[in-house]
Amino acid sequence: MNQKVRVRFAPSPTGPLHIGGVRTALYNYLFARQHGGDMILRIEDTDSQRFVPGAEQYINESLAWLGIKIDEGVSEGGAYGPYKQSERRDIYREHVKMLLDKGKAYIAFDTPEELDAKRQEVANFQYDASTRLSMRNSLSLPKEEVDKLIADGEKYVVRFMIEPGRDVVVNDLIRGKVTINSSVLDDKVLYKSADDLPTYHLANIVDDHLMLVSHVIRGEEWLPSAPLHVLLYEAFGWADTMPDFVHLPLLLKPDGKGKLSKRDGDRLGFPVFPLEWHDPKSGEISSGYRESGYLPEAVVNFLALLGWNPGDDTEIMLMDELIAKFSLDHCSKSGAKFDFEKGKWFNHKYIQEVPDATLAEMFKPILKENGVNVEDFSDEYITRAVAMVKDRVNFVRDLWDVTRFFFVAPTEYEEKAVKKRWKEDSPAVMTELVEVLRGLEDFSCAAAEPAVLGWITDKGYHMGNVMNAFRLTVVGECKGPHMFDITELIGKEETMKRVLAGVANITK
RNA sequence: GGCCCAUUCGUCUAUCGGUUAGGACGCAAGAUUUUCAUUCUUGAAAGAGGAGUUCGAUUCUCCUAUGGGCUACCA
Repeated sequence: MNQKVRVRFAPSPTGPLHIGGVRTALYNYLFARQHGGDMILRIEDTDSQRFVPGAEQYINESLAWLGIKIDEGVSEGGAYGPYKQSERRDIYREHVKMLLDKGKAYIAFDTPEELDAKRQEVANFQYDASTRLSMRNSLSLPKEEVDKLIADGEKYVVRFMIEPGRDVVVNDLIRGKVTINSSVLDDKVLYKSADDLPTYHLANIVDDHLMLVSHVIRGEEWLPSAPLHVLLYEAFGWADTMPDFVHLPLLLKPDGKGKLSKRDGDRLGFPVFPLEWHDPKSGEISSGYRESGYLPEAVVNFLALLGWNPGDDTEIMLMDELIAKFSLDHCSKSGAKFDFEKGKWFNHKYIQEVPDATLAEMFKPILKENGVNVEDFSDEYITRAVAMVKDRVNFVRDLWDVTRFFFVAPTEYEEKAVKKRWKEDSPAVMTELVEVLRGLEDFSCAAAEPAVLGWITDKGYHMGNVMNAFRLTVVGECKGPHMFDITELIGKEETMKRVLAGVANITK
């Protein structure tokens, strides 16, 4: 297609945006940006039954958090609005009439109950060319009766009249030509008089056409109905400007069978939504990536690589690089199991890139949660603590486990470490150490380390035993960064206090 | 059941007829370290099965199997 690239992300506000939907939005965005095109956000709220308040705002907030910028949409405006389908009723009504006038669609009065009964009665019942004449519609009923039913306010739907026996070809940009025979398609409902709203299929085609969409990039679940969409473009006479189709592989469960669902997150302990979601009806809370401590860059990077690769071994890519490298040619055809272990790794990588001072700011709320009075410590102190240990965490909140001793003196000493490292002579040696420390004028790592190490060597003490006992008193366990970096930060007084406390409190 | 799509290490994937089938996560081992991590090095680990086409198939075709999706007056 030889026109400007215009893509759309078209979620329906029926709940929180699923992570699979986020990936679809991301691919649309990458494609649009790479081609200097437009990204449209269209709200497909044609199902009045399933509308969930707050869902639309959730979608906006999620995309904003991830850095997926919208060019045209409900809040951005644009030349092809409205961008909310419930506000486009006139347009749909007009287009339904076009199809009716052309004889490409017809009116049907069968109630949902009647259809259910029919499906019970006839195995594999399908409303199509072979059955439509036996149903209650404008093809089987006399015109006067149809008019009367409508005049009486009888509820009806408009169905698309599909000609059987035709091979319909959908040209998918990542799968090639997909052929389906029109006989397996049913006469899809296009419009419901009950709520004066179209169904997805009609609204979708009309909007994509009117909004000059050039590429329809959506999930694989739409592939089976793509031939219907092609037929719809033809029926309207828009075949020559029909957009290109791209059906993305689905995100699958990490284990077991099926596509990734909300329940998998709860079950396996990882979020399936970008942001935390409070369900307005059930009150249920679903965790989100943002609240779980993921950085948006990590989520974007991780998601981008689930179903696409740059063609080389590059893995860490920021949005700009993703935009530059993205290509439909390198999208995979098969579904990807959601591997959240790798997601953690991406977050780990991105945490390393965050400036120490910024990381410290992000860490402050976690400190507060753990009862630390942040005012007691300078920004520099927190920053230095964070800098020492950030390479060992995957999430900001993990920082607490590895920095707590910078903020709180140990009150308990890890049993195993005590058993292994606290020797008979440890109390005596540690008492001696306190005196060595007291004699130090310069308590910096550079000065304290050679002094203490020298003392250990001169006395002929066992380096490992002394240092580990020392660490035990200061940290509470045999873990953590370089010992003298710790002591430099917490300072001379605090260090001596802790060693003394250790001597008094550590018992085998 | 019907229709459609897919199938390379446990997972995400590279390979566009000829490769010792590459990388990453995870896993294991080793090195480094006064500790724990990090880091570095190394290792184990894959073409679903069967027919073709071809001098030669992971790569092309078909069949089977398996997985996934769709089959609503939901999107």
